Amino acid sequence: MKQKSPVVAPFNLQAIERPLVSVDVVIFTVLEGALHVLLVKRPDDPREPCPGMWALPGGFVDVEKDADLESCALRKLQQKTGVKTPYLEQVGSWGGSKRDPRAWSATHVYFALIPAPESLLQGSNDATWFPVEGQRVRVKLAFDHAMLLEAAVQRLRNKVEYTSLPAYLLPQEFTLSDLQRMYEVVLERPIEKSAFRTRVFAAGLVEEVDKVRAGPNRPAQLYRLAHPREIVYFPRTFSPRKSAED
Amino acid sequence: MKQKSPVVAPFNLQAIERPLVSVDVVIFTVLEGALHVLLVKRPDDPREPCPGMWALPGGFVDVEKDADLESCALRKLQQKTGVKTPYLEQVGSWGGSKRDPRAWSATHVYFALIPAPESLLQGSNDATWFPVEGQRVRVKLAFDHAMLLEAAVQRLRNKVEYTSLPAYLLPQEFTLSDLQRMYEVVLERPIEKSAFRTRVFAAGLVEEVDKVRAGPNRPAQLYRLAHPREIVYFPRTFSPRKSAED
DNA sequence: TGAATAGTGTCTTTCAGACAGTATTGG
DNA sequence: CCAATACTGTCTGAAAGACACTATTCA
Repeated sequence: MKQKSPVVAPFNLQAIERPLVSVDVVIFTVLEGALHVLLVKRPDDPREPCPGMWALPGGFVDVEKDADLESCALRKLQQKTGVKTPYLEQVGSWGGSKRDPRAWSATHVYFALIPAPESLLQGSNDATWFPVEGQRVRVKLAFDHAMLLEAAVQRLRNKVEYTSLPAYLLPQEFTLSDLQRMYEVVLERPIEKSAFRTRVFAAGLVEEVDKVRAGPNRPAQLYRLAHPREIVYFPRTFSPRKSAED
Repeated sequence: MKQKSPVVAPFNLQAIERPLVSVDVVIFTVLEGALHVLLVKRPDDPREPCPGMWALPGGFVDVEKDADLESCALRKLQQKTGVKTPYLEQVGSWGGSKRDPRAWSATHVYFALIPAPESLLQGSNDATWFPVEGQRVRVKLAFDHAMLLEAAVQRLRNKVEYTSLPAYLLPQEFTLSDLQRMYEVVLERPIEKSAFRTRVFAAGLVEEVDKVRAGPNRPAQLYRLAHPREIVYFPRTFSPRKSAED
């Protein structure tokens, strides 16, 4: 962790200037057939940086409350949504002298997938769902959050190509058509039905629930994740035509 | 970045306790047909944590010197190897109250790939190459560095399955057999020759150099990376038999 | 019966795996 | 010639793409 010169008196930890440390969470869900992300409005106080702008939910690490970065992310998520997320993954960290006018700062970006919420459909005044258009949202974001969001969207899209992640955008029980729709929404392209079903079954991703969903058509078999805690990796991406991107 | 309660006076940034912020670099190379990682010995001073133990090269971010996390990583790398790395990627960050006895700390882990060095073959006293055995090294590492190393090895192995990363373990000019050997060393399994060559050519990974390498056998065509700056993604992993792992 | 969605079957294409075969050098 | 490594060709099999087909409900 530390080696300044061959032999030194112990580093005076009080003497060095410490950066600000924060966590930001990109919370995704699918509403009305489109990928959405939850944003919060920064306070209007002009003494704050980026007053009144939209931003990713997040904030500084609290060394008293937060045992580690991930629990800090879960705390932020709980604050904003009141929901326990079925999936949380670190995207990466961005740190530098320029990204926050107040000080050298490092932020740690996580993304979460949650099923379409009922209560938060029209979020509170300062927390609102925005559709993801391309890799962005229509509003201008505070700090470098547009870049952080872009990285999270890219990671999500990329990983959806070869994993079971979209299942976490659905409630525990879902039909195969539901699941396929989640893939199509995130990837923004249609997927061939029979190939999709073959893959899902071959991977042992789901298990049947002893129920069907009725409708004005043939009822659909309901499934749930066979192993909800572990994400499944498919051996290939969905469209081998164009290569993946990290 | 900040929302404690609906309406507050601006956050007093001096008042909150800031964590320690560091960067650690996992420097990989291939020596004698095996993957190696560079480790440094911590000072023997008993007032330091983990005195005398082996650790990943790294250290605290210097808010004066380091414009951002990546340049901090490059600085650490330069200090230890004197080499400009052809490849550097962030693995992730680990932060918590327990990982450093001195304070709540967050470290940012990068991995670098460099061609087998000539001068550093037997490193200096406090920087030595250790073979990677499985996901670990034989010595016990300081702090949580064993975990960080494990994460880096896993990321490397995983990504080698479907990218051109191993090319950065070679000098600029190499034969296809050289390249294949790098894949085999990192993945610890043989790869089928003709499939390998087909993939490499289909991806447009390399271009011919107007030279051959002679030997006690048929001379081999030399190649270089067609686009050294961008890594290439293959449409499938090398062995579809077992799925990938992140 | 028809609209709508669920689910299956079949043919093609793509590409890795296996493995045998040819090519070109030095000794 | 032989050993050694470079390189190519051919067959097979696994899984995706395309697309047509059947199944089951409600109105």
